[in-house]
Amino acid sequence: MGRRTTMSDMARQLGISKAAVSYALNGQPGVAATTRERVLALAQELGWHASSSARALSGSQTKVVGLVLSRSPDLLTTETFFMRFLAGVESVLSERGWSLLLRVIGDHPEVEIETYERWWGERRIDGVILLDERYRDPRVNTVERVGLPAVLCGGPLKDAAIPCLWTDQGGDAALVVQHLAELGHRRVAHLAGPAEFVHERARRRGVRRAARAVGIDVETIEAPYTGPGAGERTRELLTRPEPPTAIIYASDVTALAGIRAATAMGVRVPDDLSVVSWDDSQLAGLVTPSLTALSRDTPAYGRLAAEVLLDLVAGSHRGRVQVDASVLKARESTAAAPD
Amino acid sequence: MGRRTTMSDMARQLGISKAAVSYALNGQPGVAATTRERVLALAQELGWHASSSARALSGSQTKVVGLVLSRSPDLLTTETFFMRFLAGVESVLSERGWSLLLRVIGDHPEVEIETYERWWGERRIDGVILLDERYRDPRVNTVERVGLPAVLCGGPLKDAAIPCLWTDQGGDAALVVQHLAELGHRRVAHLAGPAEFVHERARRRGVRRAARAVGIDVETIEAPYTGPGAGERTRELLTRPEPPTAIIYASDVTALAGIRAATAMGVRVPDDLSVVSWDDSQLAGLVTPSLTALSRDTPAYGRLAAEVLLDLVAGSHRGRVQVDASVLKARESTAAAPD
DNA sequence: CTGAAAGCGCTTACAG
DNA sequence: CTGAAAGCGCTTACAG
Repeated sequence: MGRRTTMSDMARQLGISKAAVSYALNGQPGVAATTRERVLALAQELGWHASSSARALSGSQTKVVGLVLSRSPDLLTTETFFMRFLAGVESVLSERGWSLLLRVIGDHPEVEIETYERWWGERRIDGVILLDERYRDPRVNTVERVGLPAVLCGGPLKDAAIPCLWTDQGGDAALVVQHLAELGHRRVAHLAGPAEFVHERARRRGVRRAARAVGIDVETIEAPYTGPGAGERTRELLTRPEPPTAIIYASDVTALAGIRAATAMGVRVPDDLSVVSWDDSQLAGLVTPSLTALSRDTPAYGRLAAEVLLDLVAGSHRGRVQVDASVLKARESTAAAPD
Repeated sequence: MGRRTTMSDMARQLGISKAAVSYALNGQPGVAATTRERVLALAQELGWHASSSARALSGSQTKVVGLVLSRSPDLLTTETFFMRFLAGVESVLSERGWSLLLRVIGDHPEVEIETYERWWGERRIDGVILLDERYRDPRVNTVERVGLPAVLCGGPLKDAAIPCLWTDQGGDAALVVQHLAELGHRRVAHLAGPAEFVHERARRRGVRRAARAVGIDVETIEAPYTGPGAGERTRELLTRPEPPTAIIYASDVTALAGIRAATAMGVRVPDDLSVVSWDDSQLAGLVTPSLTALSRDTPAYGRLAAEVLLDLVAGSHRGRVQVDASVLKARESTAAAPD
């Protein structure tokens, strides 16, 4: 393959200085229009690209955004949320010629922080997107301390240290609770995910408030995000003397596990038990019964995260940005409460 | 935040040369053990990391692997295959301190090639993993031409230009066909994915051969990978005068869509129709009826791809590597053929 | 509008 | 075992 073409090669070949080549390629003033064209044509012809290392080293950006997925592999591969979000992030990045540096780790928040410090220390990235806000999340302090531009998918943060994209979990909760109340359900269970996640806390509060508002009873029980865990909790709930007539699950996967557990006990969905998933996906419409679910535009959420981060890197802090509200898609898994 | 610490800063602070610092940090000979320790301790204390740009510019690797996902966003977000594969790739990379540069594009093979050329031209990556081999795949020529180390998930390539990870689709096909034949099925349909994918061609051939071997009839019909497409083809098949008693789907998502279409027509699964998915996932065990599926260790597949690529970058070409065979998980969606 | 030169932060022969 | 120096491929003031 030989040595790769450099800017100096092109300068020599065209009989001009390296600086002129640089100016021409970067659309800077300081070169005649005809010179610029000759440079661009040659670069095109040779398939030349500026070395990102050399460019980054001489002061400019890396044009790379970092993203760490720190959830158990099982969850990551079962929940399509992450890929949908990622696809959204990517669409903005690639439009603008940026790239995504990705790291998939298990459920190890410490490793996540190490990764940010290393990436930033090595000048590999210009910013990061923080997913899954946790209670007393140490990541916010870390990125502030080291000066790494970041946007948090969570909040709203009190002090708006870094821009955040917050979701009105209370409003979403009200949609679900009202739907069930309208169908006549009075005893509802909410199988919430781990309370270490801030969004799960907000959902609990939202559900409690909405239940009070419509005068029904909702009990929240914590369950892991896994299928087996959700099945287990469902069985427990359904063997009670007064079982709930509706259960709210954190995701479509847990909802499916719940339905399977219920069916195995002879409890029919939706005749005996209504089921709602807090996260819609294509899957929800493909299974039988199809799942009533809270639907949001997850790729748009990812796009927004990327935009807010790129704005921050460019110097504009957008503060607290509210994400679009969800919509309830009523499907076959919810029906009128049994008498 | 001030200026970031550099190697020179540390050298000055310790009263030694930059070279000594570099040798110490990189485990090279040429520094006294005590000096080395002092350097390492200081680097640790300051949270110093070598600038990846500077390092890459002075000749060493970038320690980054590129991966482009060029499938429709819908498919990417519905099929968990990609995330499972990715998680496997990542586990190897992060173990060895490498990173993954990811690009998610639509179904645009040309953009994929542009991306490789740009990444490689910009010296952003040391190698790429090529997913989803296509018929007359132009990517193999591209990476060879520009000298970009690459491993192909596909093949086996005749000339072993680049290492490839090939799957014995014929063996997998035999597992499925034999399972159905043993259950007494004689009229089987195979809803194959687009023939532009080499693995789909191999599956068709494998199914045909296996069917001949056990003396049953299998017809292959092409369908897109989407739920609606699979539902449509299923309806067509089931309205024939002599409908199949078993259908083989490309994935669990298409299988679910097929089951839904069949159920809507009053065809019961598995009583009237047996259903097999060519790709297992956690989902398959969560739905009712649970899906009989060909199961492979997809994260292991991703790990292998990463290992073969890193070996290539390190100078060792592993040629054609065979991926572990799949296993058939018989679940509730297949049963004895109706009389 | 153009060219010569310094500098980004490392690595690595090359002398001592 | 250690230090002074060149070089990787760009960008960007600074003179002309």
